[in-house]
Amino acid sequence: MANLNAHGDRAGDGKPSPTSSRPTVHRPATVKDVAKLAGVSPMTVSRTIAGGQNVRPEIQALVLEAVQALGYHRNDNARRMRVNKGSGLVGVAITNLANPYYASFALGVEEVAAQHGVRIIIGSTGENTERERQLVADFLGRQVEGLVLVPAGGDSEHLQVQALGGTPLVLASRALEGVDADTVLVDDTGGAHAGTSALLKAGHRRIAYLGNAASVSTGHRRYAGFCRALEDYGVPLDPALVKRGQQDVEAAQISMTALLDLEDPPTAVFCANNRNTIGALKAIGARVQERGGIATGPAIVSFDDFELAELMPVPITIIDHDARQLGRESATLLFARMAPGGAIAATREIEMPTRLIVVRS
Amino acid sequence: MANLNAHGDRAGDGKPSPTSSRPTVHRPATVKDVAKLAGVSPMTVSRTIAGGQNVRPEIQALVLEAVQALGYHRNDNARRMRVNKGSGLVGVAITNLANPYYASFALGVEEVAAQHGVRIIIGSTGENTERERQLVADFLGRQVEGLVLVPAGGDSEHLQVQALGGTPLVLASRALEGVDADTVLVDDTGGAHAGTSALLKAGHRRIAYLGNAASVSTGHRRYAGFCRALEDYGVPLDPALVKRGQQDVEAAQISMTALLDLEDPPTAVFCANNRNTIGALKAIGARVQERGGIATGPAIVSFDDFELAELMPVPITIIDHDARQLGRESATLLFARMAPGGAIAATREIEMPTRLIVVRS
DNA sequence: CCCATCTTTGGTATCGTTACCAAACCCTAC
DNA sequence: GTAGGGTTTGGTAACGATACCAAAGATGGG
Repeated sequence: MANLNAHGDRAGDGKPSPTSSRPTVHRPATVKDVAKLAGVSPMTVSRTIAGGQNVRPEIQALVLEAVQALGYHRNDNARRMRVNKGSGLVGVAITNLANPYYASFALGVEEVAAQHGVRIIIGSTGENTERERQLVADFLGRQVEGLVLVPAGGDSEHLQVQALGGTPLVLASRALEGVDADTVLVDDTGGAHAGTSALLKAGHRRIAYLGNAASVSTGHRRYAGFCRALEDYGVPLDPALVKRGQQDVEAAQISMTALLDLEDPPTAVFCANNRNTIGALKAIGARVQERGGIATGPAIVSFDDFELAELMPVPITIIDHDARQLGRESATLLFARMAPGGAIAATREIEMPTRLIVVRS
Repeated sequence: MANLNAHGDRAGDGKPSPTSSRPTVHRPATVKDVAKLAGVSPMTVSRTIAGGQNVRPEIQALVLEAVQALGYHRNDNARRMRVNKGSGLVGVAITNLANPYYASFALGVEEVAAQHGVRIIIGSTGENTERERQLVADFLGRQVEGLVLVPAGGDSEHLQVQALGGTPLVLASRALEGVDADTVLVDDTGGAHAGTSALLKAGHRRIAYLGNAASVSTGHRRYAGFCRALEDYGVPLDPALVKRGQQDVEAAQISMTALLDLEDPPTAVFCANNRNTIGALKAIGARVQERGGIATGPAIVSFDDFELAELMPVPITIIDHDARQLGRESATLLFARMAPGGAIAATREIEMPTRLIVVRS
């Protein structure tokens, strides 16, 4: 509407940069640029953007026109710095975004974060402590207001309250010795015990175990629950049926194939997580196809639900828990601690219950 | 080692904040805090953190000790502002992080971003144009150096070069009319045509269609491919067999159940995406269970691969393409444009090929 | 012993934004 | 006409970090 007195020169356009003469590297517009174009002071621009309190409507129009013309967006980093508001970010470090389990988890965190008007910034550690350390450092450098972490395990120097400079931390899914932080776990031991017991009750005596590394707490705890159930039923543990340390589907499939190839193969398999379940099922599927589609194989107990479990050709029991809910709980704990006064309370450890779903037995 | 002359007071501790007397709200340490504690100037701290060029080793030790003591982490936002380096962030806006397809996609973007030392910041639009608009605005405010977006469709004012202030944008998976941006698509039409043709070649004549809304380009293009294949074989389209607009598994399952309940149900179903495939299979699975486990149902063609396809009780053909690769390609295009001089080139549209996998027919 | 050179250190200004203050302006009412 | 109130506007400083410059200290050669 109002026409601009176009001194349309962006600051810095005039002087032919003496250092590097690199071409058009997209420099975002600033309040000053807008102010110059609109013929007002930066403060007036700032006020207009902030809602226009005490700015004459016709001036606002001028400013907004300039904003449009330059494609200006307020630099939120600079703004937050001045206003001394937090960054509006929480860091989420998971092992692998491609694992649907952790993707759901991240979604749960995002949900709660969005409710608090906070954005999440995600990084994958790939189960690597060093990458985790870098990731956390980077997050802290970006002034995240809190951290949600699925710890890779190993050294935990970088997670001490001291090292975090007081930034709240929540550990999810896995516990970590010697780190004083809120933790949200799943009832790994109880769930594993219940799942294994279901197999035993159904009469199985040769039960294999497929799980992740003993070094991470879930691996440890789930294995413990598995063993305790066997003990309860007086069934001896056959070491040949225990495969631990598979991190991905391929490794799990290989381990499972080896189990199927045993002279005396297991009649049931306890899969300690999502990745191992899928791998085991793929191994069974390959066998099914070789044998001309006769749908059969050992019964499966899976720690973690997965899509289409009901369509599997073998009996499946699921130790279910909601990854998304785990994410929500973690985030809730985090925001509680980020709230004024939240830093004082003693750290909490929440254990989420599991639910046994017998898909088919 | 060197002992600190502990005037260990953090700035602002002394004066009892006159405004709000809120308790310990975690204020991160700054260079000044470190400098005071170490008894040196902020510059010396800055230099030490930056690598210690021209700082006496014993002073460095002092500084690092103070850094440890305070849990100091350099404020990267402030730093980047002064150094006039980009934010080291690219924004990724997808429809839903819980969809494994988009999670993989995000992972692909993250991979490439990590190679460039750039972090990604993720948000879900939930297929909602307004949320998309807000998300993009937020990202721009955070000074992202680039945007990767799976557009929700609808109005695209906020995606014009003008509105973005020149921040590079890559559209992924779906095209958008009237937006001048690099786009990475999948060969939707060709893939859908090939998949449908496979069904027709196998003798199917009553083929249903389950897909997402016609308003998004994938929905449009895949449907077009489907229709063209039918035409090629001279098979008339039965409107009763076409269900469009299902966004999630539940909706797809309901639609599929309706199809199964028809007097003259389809002998095959074309599922235009991941969510619809899973929903369709769940519907079939429910039917299978009702009928006492007799594994049978219509043949399925699925646009999008999914885990355990080989274990399904019905014949499955997959129109495969790698979401992660799609993410990688998108990110690669984005970084090309973010590079010096990259803004000049004409926008490109890449179409990734699909691959037909006959799991069982 | 002093000047030249190099290393070490600190002061100042700045990135983009806004809180705060002060000045200019507009009204109304006496 | 002017004092008193409100509204509108711009200047200045500061958030946390560092580029740049200048000063101080160390080193060495004559």
